[in-house]
Amino acid sequence: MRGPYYDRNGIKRGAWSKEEDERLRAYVERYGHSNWRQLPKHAGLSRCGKSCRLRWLNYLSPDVKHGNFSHKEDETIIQLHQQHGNKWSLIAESLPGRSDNQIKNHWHSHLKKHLECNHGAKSEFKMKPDGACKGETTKYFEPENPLLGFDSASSSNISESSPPSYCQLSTVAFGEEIYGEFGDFWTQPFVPENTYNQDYDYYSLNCAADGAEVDEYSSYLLDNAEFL
DNA sequence: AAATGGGTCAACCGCCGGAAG
DNA sequence: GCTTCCGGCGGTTGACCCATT
Repeated sequence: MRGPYYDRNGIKRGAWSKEEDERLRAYVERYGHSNWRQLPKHAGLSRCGKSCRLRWLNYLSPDVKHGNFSHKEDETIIQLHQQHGNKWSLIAESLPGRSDNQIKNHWHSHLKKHLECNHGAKSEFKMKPDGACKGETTKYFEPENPLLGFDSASSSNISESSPPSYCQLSTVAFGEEIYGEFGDFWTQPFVPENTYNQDYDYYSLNCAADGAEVDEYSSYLLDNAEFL
């Protein structure tokens, strides 16, 4: 979080103080927020309207749920991200009490990391030398791990902002196939080197060839997403 | 014990689209 | 049709925290 400071226009920026929070909360609860631009002036805050709006929507609003995301929420986010990509506001509509910012942060700091780290093609570049995601223990594997099922060149074309492809989802499924009886998906080590999995190969091939088949498999995965 | 590096998340930035004049 | 205003959105930043070295 940025420390508080004043910009050249005398507008305060950075972290909100307790007093500012109280002022904003009191004002919005009493008068509402029909005009964010004018609100700080009337509420006696040296903030810009946007900053007030953000603070209210992401933190102060009584509708905002604080605390950890539940597994159910994680599941919902992953499923909706699969459908809509980085449409955080759209995803937030399905998660009462969670702001788009919260969901976005949660995705980047938790969910994406786990998906990539355990199974994604891009994960090879995020692994520590011992092969573990930070804080986890796994075996090292080579960048061109044959288990990934498709080459690094194509995987690198996956844009950060573009919706994940079915191929990416199938890499999530990969762990499921390999660790059919494992307990916790999130904490399972990555696949050991030189392990070949026919099922994965089958589905990775069908990523490009048969969308319907992959759709069906995606549904299966989501229905069986006990690892979440 | 100190230094370092990575993760987290609140907050900012820039852009876009809709409404109003 | 244009300009301006405003709210909303998604990407990015940066300070803090904590684990590791």
